[in-house]
Amino acid sequence: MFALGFERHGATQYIRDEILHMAARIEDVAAHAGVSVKTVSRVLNGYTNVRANLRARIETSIKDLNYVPNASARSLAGNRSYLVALLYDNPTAVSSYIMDVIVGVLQACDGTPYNAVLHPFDAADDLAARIDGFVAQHRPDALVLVPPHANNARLLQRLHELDIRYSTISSKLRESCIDIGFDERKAAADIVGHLLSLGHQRIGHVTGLKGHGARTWRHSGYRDALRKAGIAYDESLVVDGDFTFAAGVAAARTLLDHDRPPTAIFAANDDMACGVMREAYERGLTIPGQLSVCGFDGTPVSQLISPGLTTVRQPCREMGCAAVESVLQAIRDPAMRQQERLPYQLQLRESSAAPGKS
Amino acid sequence: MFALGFERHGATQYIRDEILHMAARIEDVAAHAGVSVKTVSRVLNGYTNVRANLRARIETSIKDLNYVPNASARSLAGNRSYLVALLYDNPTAVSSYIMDVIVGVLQACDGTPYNAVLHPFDAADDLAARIDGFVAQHRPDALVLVPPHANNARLLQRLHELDIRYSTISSKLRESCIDIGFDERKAAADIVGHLLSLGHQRIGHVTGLKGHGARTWRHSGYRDALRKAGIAYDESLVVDGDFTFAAGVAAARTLLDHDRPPTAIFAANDDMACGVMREAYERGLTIPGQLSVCGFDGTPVSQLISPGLTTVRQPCREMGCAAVESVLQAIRDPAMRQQERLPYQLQLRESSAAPGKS
DNA sequence: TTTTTAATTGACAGCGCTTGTATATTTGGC
DNA sequence: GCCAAATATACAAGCGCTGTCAATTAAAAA
Repeated sequence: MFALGFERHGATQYIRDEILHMAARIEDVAAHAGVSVKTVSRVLNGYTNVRANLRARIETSIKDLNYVPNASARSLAGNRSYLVALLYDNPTAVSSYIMDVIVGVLQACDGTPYNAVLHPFDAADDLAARIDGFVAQHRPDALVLVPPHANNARLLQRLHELDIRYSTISSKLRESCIDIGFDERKAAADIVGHLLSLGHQRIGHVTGLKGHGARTWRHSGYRDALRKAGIAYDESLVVDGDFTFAAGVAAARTLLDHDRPPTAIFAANDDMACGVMREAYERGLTIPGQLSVCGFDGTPVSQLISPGLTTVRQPCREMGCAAVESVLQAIRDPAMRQQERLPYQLQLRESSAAPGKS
Repeated sequence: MFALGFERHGATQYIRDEILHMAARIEDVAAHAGVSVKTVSRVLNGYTNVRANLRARIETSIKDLNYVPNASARSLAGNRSYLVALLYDNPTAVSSYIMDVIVGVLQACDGTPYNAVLHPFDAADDLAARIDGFVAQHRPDALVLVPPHANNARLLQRLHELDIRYSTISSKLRESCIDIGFDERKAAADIVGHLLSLGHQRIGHVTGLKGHGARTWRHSGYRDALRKAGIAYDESLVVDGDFTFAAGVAAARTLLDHDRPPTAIFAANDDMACGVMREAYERGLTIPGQLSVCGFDGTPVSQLISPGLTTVRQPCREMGCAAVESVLQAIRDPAMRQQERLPYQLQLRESSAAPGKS
């Protein structure tokens, strides 16, 4: 007879599964169900032209044998990898933004045959070449890009050349065929509107990093709200930031040293808002009594800090999820175009109140 | 002649690479270098019995053609996936802890032929079965487990049965052959020692969630420090927590309502420390003037909050990195055992000071 | 019923790589 | 210069799956 370890058919089925703990193969399922391998493959891949009774029998066999298709074999034969790659930058410090997006991406893959590969790429000059290498190795069926890569026109161009489906999150570029985001401009206007409705007249703004869509959109929203309230835009109340805590501290210093300092500050993200709160703390200013502070993003810190930070909850997880779902659709329908705007949430907490009130 | 799209050899090399953007195959490299496929394979897989001049020529060809081996084909043929899977729980909320570990894991894979697959598994009863499915699908060469899965004896047992190499991070179990961590007990003792050295005599402690090694170790460290300072352990100063902000708030309430409230509180993680700070804030207590607070973990919030939170920086990234490196070694040497303790850092910030001082 | 057409199923090749066997070539020690 | 050891080649097989296309079956039409 055959050596046990190598025999793989018929009678030794029991031995393979129960004793050798070897995973079942499609061939085993086919034998168990009494059909051809190809038919099992059809069921696995969601083809509809399999008669109901056969389909049921096959599905039972799959369950009985605990069969799960081997991803590598599938990928090799089908010229599809069942991989969605998430490309982000800054390998050394993952922001809570990216973290949340990742959660959404993984969530969207769950229950599908697709899996996520995460890959940090720093924004080097040879980015396109490095993407080529990455693609050659993994052949991802789709990519999801977050800023700043989502704003890299050369990169998108290269992906078009390679004919790889991708979706972006919060991209500034019109080249992106599928983009997921939310109305940042309106959200910023909403939160500044909230400060205005509390009675604030002089509202400072700390902007985001140049080149990011977020900087532009949030700044525009700030201006929109002021305009709507009939308050003149005062350039001296707007300070450049770069999304870091330190920038928030520095900006707060500038704003609080102003001849007529603002009674509220809207920072373009939560980290900078924390920096503003730090500077207020150092100066012994009470929040919101002497200064109201608002952030943007809804990172975990906004809940943990005291007082709780008023902010906009950005739907990061939902965006990650939607980005994957859309791009998977686009695999089937390459002509697909989509600009999806997801709902955001104003998160009113204790850091904002009427001016002069404790 | 041949149809362009299908011709793959010799003269059409240029066409394939430059125009069709098709990735090179091992066969192309062999042709380019004028050697056999097998020899290229040897170089790729690090066999030493290839003469230097051939090796150099092949490596040049690889670079010239931008050749990257197809991961699926390699995995299928070689019965190795070059995949390291990171299993963690709680799919809906990735902690900054996990995120940092992920960064370390990805970093460790960078430059090796290995890649990381992330997979959240909630701690369900059928965990072992779901792991089986995951393993059947991806055939990871190695796994990295973080708590709580790292403490799941049945799971580790199953991995032994499946003969899959794994490493754990901060596991409580002695079954784990490779475990990476740091001396949490000593770190906790250090930070409590810091409070003692500032002159605090009554120090409260908010513990972690039951079942976690972190709870036990940090609590033991707390007791160690008190014992060393000759201070009697006072059970009424220790309150159960579960690592959440809300638990920190609740615990602070209990401790601050104490007949003789503590002058300092050591929370078993940063989130709970933030909860303690929130309750102090609500009561108008100044930190560190009227209450010193220490956390544990060194999450981003510890820097962003005001005053800055004194804490222990847990070497998450380094642990993720080390866990991968060790488990990859273990693939070569299955008998390997390792209990690695990495250095941690006391992060002294403004939330701790001498009692009664502002 | 028989013929035509459509839907379902199966046999087989092959995805790109690694491994093994068998054979050929080179190298260096004496 | 010869012989053994080290290195390289050719070739075939096969990893587990899917694509192509032909064979079969069922349904519709005659």
